[in-house]
Amino acid sequence: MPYSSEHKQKTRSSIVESARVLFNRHGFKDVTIDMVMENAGLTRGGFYNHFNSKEALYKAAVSSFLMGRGARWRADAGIDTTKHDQDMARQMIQGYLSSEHLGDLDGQCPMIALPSDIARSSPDVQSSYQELLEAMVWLFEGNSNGHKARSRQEALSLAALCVGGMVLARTLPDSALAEEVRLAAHHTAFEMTE
Amino acid sequence: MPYSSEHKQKTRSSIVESARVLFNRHGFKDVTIDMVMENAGLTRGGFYNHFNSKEALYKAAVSSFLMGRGARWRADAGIDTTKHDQDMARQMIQGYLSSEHLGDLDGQCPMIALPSDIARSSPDVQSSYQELLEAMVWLFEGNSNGHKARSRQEALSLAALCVGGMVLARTLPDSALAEEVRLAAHHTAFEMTE
DNA sequence: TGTACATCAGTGAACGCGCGTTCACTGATGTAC
DNA sequence: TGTACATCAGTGAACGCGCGTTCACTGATGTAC
Repeated sequence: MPYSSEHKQKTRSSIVESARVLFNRHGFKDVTIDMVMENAGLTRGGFYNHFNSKEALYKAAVSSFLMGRGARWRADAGIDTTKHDQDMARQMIQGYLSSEHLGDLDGQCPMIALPSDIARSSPDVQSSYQELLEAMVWLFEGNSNGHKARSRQEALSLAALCVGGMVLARTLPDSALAEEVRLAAHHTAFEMTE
Repeated sequence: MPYSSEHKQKTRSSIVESARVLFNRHGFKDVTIDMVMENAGLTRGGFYNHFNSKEALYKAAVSSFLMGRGARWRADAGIDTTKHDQDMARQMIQGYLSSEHLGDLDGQCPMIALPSDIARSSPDVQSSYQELLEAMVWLFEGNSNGHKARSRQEALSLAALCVGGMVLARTLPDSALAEEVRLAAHHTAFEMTE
């Protein structure tokens, strides 16, 4: 068979990666197949060698990102380490509510970039979203070593605070106020993990 | 001149109201002019007697809703009343993080329904969004009677917690988990206002 | 009060562009001999 | 090793539907006399 067996996989991955970035920036409807393929260095027609529809691409892009990050968080939470659980949670908060994350339009967490798109999306996209949230909450609960460091209510609220702070900050046109919201959420989240 | 002077105003309002509900439910792109006009009991063609474009309708619908609610909140916060500031904040939290609000797809706060749509929208739509947030924060700060009951950091964090809790809950396909997030945010917000 | 007229809100057919999707093809690559 | 062949990833022109927008019209309403 022509083309190495990995060739198609690689092309597919580059399409998904291209789509992930564009969807994160512009949402589902504003991104065209042409944009995705051009951004991946390919042309329109080839798309349907890899996906049955634009919708299928959306699922692949979003869930790949959500699952990838979720898996990383879960791995972090389960690390057998000398660090205290408190440090894991704080590291998460530090990164999530950082100004770098706020400015990272391509790489930002889809819970921030796409909340309303996903709310209107299909159940399996939403399931990925849920798994990501569960990974975050798992990490906040401090599940390493079999005991819980923090109550579930606190963990869920920390997640809401992180996501809410970033969603608000992202949408505000006044960047000074956006920064204020981000910092306030950051400080409060830190106080909650003391 | 034919038709009473208020007639056109009324029709325009019913178009905006129809659009507000539909946009809240489905976002900007998934709502067609046909849907809006039919929902308002009118037909396609008449639309351009009232608006120059779909975009203009979007601005009118979103900002009317945001400003309306923002004005109400600001009024609430400024009420000269025997109630304590704590009660105002708690009433807000109670309503915002209620299961009624979570289930109200038509009437829900656009900060919950449309965060990513608005983040990608024009500056004046975003300004309305900002004004709504400022009204909410103003109320949480407890600005009545000229003194502040709560720090700005706390007020901003409460807003992030309210919005974040609802955004998460709205998107989760597992309604039990959604309810858990909503309640956790509710309890934590109450603890923060003690 | 009744009738002719002027206005303009509302109608619905039609236009045209954008974009998802299809399709006949091309040409790069691996395999057979 | 070199050459012919088969496969199928990638190409780009074309299709067709949906929807924003336009436009010639209709008919309801207020005004003039």
